[in-house]
Amino acid sequence: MEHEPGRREQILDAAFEEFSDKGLAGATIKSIAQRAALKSPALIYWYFPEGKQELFYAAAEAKITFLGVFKDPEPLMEAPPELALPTIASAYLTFAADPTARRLFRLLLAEAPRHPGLLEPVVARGPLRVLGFLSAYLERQVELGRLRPHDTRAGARAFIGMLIPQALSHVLMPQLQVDGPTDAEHMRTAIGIFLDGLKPDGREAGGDSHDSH
Amino acid sequence: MEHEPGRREQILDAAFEEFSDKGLAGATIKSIAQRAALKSPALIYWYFPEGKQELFYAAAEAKITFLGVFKDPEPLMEAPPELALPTIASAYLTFAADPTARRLFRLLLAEAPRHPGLLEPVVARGPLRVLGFLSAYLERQVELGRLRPHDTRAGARAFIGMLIPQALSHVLMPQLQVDGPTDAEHMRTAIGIFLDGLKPDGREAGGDSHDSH
DNA sequence: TTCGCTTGAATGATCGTTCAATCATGCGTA
DNA sequence: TACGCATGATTGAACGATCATTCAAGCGAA
Repeated sequence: MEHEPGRREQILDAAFEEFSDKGLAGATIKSIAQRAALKSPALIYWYFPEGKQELFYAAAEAKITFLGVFKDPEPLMEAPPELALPTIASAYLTFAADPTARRLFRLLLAEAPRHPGLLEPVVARGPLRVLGFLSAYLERQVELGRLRPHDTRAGARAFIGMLIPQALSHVLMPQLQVDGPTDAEHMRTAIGIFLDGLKPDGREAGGDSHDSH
Repeated sequence: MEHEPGRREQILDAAFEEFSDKGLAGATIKSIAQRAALKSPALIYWYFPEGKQELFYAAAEAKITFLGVFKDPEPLMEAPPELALPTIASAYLTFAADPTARRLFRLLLAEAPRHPGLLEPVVARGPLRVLGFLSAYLERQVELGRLRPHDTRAGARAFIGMLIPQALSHVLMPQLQVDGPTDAEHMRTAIGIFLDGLKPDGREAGGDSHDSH
């Protein structure tokens, strides 16, 4: 009944690495079998009888659910922005530096034109949840008078966005890192701008922090 | 028969669309020939005798150079941030919405593990130039006393970054658009935060706008 | 005819997948 | 205990399909 628990996950891991390296079309069953140290590609069909595409889905979904578990950020809800925002930013940059997360995201992005359904749960569990929490947090801080009123959906996107070039810099494009700030430097400057820009006492620049369409 | 003057570019365009849809490994010479309305895949080898991979490079580089021409932003150098930043942001969002640019970027990102050399010139001519100009612009505005002193490299990245989730929202992940702000709303809020955060008169929150490592 | 261009057919390689045979292991039974 | 055997797991070989690429022949125009 229960065989050695490693075989299936061994194949899934090898498949994910091959797929994330070469894409669904570029990776071959043979190369996956070799990376999994199998003596024959046929063995893959014992564990995944439905073939290559289903193996691709299984490998991707395994990593999706594995990366889908986020710590509950509720305890941060009442923390002042000077404390909460660096915590969120640091957690975000740490996550964005995870090699598996990067591989998964790039893979799903590359296959998105042919398999749009795979990207959806990742977006829903990842960016959408983060932005949703951050927006609620900003709203709460506005209530508490610690931040000036503003469109917190846009504020949440702006805050996360400020970190993206930095996350990409030492992850996707090493050229961006040349002559660029370190993570700590960038975080300090970005958070400083964001906090100063949302200080409750200062008068606003645009005059309208509410959308009025 | 007089061959249309566009034969070569016709193949290059079809190849780019096929490659950006299916990737280098997923696209086939036959499918490219069909998309280019050729009666035989063999004709591709008359114009690109070195085969599929060279056709891929040629198609990618053609789009890279085509998209590589940016208007000279020098005239903006002395404009006040209240004017220049919306202009830059609007231009950035417009460019990010261009379907060809998105296809090209996604293609190069997908093939980056095996062809890292292709991504370099894009990064150099695109993000690196934009960030370089924006950093210089912020530096100039600090000189003029219109912005408070800060790490302008981080400031440039933060500003461009603030727009990225919005650019991605209606481009890569339609889910992000649900219940999200419009481009204009997001731009107004983000630029407002950025300008307020760098106002020269207001006192700073963190106290250190200079990195001190 | 000559030359640039086009085409259908063919070639060899590689791919995903199937299949029959074999090994490993535990279990019921004598 | 010893034996036979069912079942899960593994393997090498093979099949058909599809791929990139080549080639020889055909086409129109100078």
